[in-house]
Amino acid sequence: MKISAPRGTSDILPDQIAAWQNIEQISRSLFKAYNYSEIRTPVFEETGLFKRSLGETTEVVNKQLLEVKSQRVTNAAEDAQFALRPEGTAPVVRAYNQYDIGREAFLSKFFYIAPMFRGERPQKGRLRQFHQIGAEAIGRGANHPLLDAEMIALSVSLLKAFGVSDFKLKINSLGSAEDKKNFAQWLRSALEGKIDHLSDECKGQYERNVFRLLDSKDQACRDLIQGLDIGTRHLSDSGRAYFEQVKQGLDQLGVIYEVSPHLVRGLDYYTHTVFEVSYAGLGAQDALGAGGRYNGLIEQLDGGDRRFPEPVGAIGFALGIERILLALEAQGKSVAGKVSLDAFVVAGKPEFAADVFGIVDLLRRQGIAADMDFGVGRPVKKQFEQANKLGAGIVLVLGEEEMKSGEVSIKDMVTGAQARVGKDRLVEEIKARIVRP
RNA sequence: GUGGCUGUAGAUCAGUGGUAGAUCCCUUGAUUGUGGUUCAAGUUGUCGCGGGUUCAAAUCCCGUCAGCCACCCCA
Repeated sequence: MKISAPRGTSDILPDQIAAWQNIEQISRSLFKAYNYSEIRTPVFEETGLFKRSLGETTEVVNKQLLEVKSQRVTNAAEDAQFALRPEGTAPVVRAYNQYDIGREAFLSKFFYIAPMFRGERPQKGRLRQFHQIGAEAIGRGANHPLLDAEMIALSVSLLKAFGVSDFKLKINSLGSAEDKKNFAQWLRSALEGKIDHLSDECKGQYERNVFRLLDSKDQACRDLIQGLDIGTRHLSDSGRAYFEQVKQGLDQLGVIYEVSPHLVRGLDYYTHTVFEVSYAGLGAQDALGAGGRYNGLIEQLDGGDRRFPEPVGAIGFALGIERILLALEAQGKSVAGKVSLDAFVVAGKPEFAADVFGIVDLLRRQGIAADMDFGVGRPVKKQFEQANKLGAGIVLVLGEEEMKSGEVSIKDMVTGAQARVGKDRLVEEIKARIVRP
């Protein structure tokens, strides 16, 4: 029985890797420009971390955590429950607290490019193992509304740098934790008595997380919410002023956005600014990325810090790499490309294999991407076919005549031109002919 | 977790009860030191898996797994 990759996972094969490396490379250089440093956290964490941060009632924690079962529980300490991380923020905050990074650093800016795991039913743009590019800014120095603007601008800049166009940025403010609580209360009472004729799903949302009703796709539910005319009524004066400054920051940077009072997030920890970037051509899973502020999370995860006058603030976002690639594909901008080889060395006779091996090694030491045919005693023709398949720009031939004269034949595979060169001048002759894109 | 559609060669797909096919890829040859084009020949396979109906199943039925799409949720 053939074993295939687990449900909802996919292999990234060598012919697809160029697009991924391109995305990663662009990300790293842009993060550097914005002064974000890479952080790598474990692929699994104690389940409690996600329950406490994302919220016990959220879908992600309730139904989508992939738990890790240890076969060897040797003591009580190892009896903890583990889960593959469903998102990147909670682990980063955990590390931030664990090493008391905030003691030294006024503001810490992290980024990660890493796989995430959720036990969902796969569909377009939704996998069980998927990859996120994320950024988090945490610290006493993370309370300025201009940082919100920077975060949003950074996520937009990344997408543009990847070549994605026609995406839509929506922003909203949920207000402070207190604003959120008040708003939830207000929403509940405003909807009380009116939810009886709604669908079971809407009722469920009303119970679990009223905010979800705001971006419901259910028409009856939409109508009901529309009728409430929410606007910014849920925000306190200070919350509203903060949001205004975020918008001004975005205006200053020329970032185009749409304020959407109905934009909410599925994770409990968000406060104040939330945003989402979507691309309509992706189908049902149209979010390329999303993020927001999560000021209370550090303390909530026991990072309670009374040593400094300023509270610890935090904001972050994550982009889905697979979805970015889908968007690029939809726009006809996917990066193809294969690993190209500079030179392939052919043995005219099987007994020259060792000499060929030596030439290949010599070239590699000079930084020339070189290879040879490792088939046993294959005819020259087959070796050339191999060279062609590998996309070698140059083929070197070491045959009987070359062996006698101490030369090597060098053939340009594009023009077909061939010449003999002394071994001492081989490297410079090759370097002169290498054409790299 | 719910629903719809699909599963046949490495890939894309045809085949609706009677001995498994096409194209591309791949292999070999035309070319006894030279690829990419062309021409000729050849191999593709538990018909996703398990069970049932039938003289006979890729085809019909049931189950299961996987993929796709949507709901839900989200990146």
